[in-house]
Amino acid sequence: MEESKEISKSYDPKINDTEINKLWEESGFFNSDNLPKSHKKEYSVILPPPNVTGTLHLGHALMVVIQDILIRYHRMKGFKTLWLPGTDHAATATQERVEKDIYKKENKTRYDLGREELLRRIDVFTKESHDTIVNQVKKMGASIDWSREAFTLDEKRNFAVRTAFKKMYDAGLIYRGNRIVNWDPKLGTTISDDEVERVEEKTSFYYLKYGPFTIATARPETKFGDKYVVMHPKDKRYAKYKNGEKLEVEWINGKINATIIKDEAIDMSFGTGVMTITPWHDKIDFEIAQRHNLDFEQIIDLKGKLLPIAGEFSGIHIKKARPLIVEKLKAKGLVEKIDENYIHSVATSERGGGVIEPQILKQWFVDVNKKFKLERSKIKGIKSGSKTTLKEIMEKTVKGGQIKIVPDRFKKIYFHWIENLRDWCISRQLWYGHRIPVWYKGEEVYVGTESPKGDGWIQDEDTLDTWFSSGLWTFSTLGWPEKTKDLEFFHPTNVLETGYDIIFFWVARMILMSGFLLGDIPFKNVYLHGIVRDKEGRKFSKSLGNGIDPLDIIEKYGTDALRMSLITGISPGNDSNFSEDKTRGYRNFATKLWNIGRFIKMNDVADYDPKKIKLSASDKKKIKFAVDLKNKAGKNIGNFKFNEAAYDLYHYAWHEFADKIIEEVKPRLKSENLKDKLSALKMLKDILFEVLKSLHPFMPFVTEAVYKEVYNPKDSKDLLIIAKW
RNA sequence: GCGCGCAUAGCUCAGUGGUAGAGCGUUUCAUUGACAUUGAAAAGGCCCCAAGUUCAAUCCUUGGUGCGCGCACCA
Repeated sequence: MEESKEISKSYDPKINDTEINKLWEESGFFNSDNLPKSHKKEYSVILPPPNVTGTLHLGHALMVVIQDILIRYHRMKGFKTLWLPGTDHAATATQERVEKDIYKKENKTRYDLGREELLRRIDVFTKESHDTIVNQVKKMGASIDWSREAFTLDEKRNFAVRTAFKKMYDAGLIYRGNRIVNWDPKLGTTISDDEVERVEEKTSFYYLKYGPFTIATARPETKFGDKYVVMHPKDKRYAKYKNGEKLEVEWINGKINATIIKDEAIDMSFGTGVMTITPWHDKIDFEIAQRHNLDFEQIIDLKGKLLPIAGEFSGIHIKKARPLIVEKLKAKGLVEKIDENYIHSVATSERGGGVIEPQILKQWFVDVNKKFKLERSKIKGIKSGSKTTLKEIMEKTVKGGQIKIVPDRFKKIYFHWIENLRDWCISRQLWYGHRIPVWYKGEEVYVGTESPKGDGWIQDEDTLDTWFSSGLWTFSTLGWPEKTKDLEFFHPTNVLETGYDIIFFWVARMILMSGFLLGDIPFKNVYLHGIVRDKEGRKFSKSLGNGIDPLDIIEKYGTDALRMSLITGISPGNDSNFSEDKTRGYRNFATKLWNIGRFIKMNDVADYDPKKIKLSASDKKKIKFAVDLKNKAGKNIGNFKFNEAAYDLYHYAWHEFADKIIEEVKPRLKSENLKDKLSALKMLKDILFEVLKSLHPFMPFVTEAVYKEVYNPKDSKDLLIIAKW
């Protein structure tokens, strides 16, 4: 009883969490190389690298918790566990963020600063951001191997990117060409199809007279160069017009020589069934123009201003130009009617929020449909040396079940995306990121991992889409293209755990890259978690000001409580709402666990040999129940049913072990009969051990602390973190 | 247009082919003897609607309603 006075009545995470974290770090067990030799079989998870654009939010916290649960469980199960951390340079987001800051503070743009200076400023920013993130991840109790930390833009990863680019180029999968791309005038770069977000907008829809026809448009400002008028070949209304027929029409800036084009892309029932086309600024028009070998004329420049083709409107921004043009059309009597309530969706940039202007630009692309020979394949359904496509790799790996997706329904969404997939535009007109490893000298083009020898070579100005480097993440982090031991042992990784919102951006691209470069899958399982929202179910956002720093919650309730409140009551792929009430509830549970330990320690007896104590059948049965429950929880963790596992353990620990078993056994603990007392004690300690082990993946701090208090391990390496499950 | 998800206690959400669960909230009582960050109990649910399958449906099937989301199209 003397000792017990030293234990406080409640678990204090502020002191204990820090102390426990130190014990773990000193043990070295986060690094699989330091685990006991009995840990043989590999189990690997690579942390989805958070963007170095700021701090982590609760969504990141959930991600870290789930992965830590998997890692801690498998470590205790005797696996050689690797959890490899890193951060993502997130080119677009990061550059935008820093540019904004500079503009706010100094009223300067990136062009004022120059490439070198901007990159220097970004480096300063990302270092700071990186340190914040690492600190946050550590506070979450992540048992992560910091000795292997990577950055998507560090030297090793840059080499991997250059190598990947070169290999894909040599295989003919990367090409450069003039294609219609999504141009973001605000960010000053192209973006991929996946980064475009459609926003519905009410706008005016103009019916304009175009010679004998009426055409309809929502964007009169693009119509200057429209010299082709297109209709469906089977449209009886326009049967008298022949494909290729020419006619003169009065248009915005005077007479224009129009050509009739017949194409099946036209929807006869939409509008008047006739349209004029703007091949430079519209994907469909571009395709029609390609089919009929028509001229392409640029109308709008990269800043959104009209070009000389617009005559008197030249140099005016399209936003300002539209009403002026409509005025002129009205004056000329070319406006037939205006539908004021037309709803159409405007393409905007998911990142910058600006309106996307399609443009024809010379860019680099990854060809997803081109056949190539896959030399060495471990992909089921694609034989070594056979011809395949990137699309096929992405499809077969999942369809054949080699990669499992939890929850299952995301498979459909994934396949649907693949079906609609076009070539991936990978070049960006940003300065921050992996510079494209291509050099030019006159007409000569050199693609290589290093710059070419000789004078006069100029490297491509553009950088690569961030997801190009992220796509390599599962193996670039393990040393690829070098043949490292880590790569051989830990790849493919066991689980990719991430949010469902980046299944296309990232999950699909990793499968693509790994398939092409390694002929293998990047991971065996994909677990997708939902978005963590606020108490009211709103997304966390800066504009709403509802952001929550996980560190503030940890400060108030402790890490274990935060972890439990994030993981309970959720199901895979579904969004969840976060409330502090829940966290408070689990803080109470941490205290409960602490007090269970405290109670047992208070009743502990020194100098007795637990091996000599015989237990009654009913006591044994109680212990067995705890063991069985632990195994059930383990199975649930293995099947990604974290909530179920946590719920069972919570309920058992509190409402069975504490409320019933301990209450019932109290008289025996007070008994004069030493045998009675010791057998009760042994049973409690045996059950507690099971409870601590099974709850450790969820609540690592308090369980480790109680273990230390109650079982008095003599060896500093005797920690619950590697206790045998 | 194609596809997906959700609908369960006052609120936020888990879950299951057979008497329905958690957190918070509400009511009553008890205890300062591990824990008031406690214990015991209670109130509160046509588990969205309809039909079907089944001995049995909140769960499976079909249809409907409401909400949310993804993709495509939008001249």
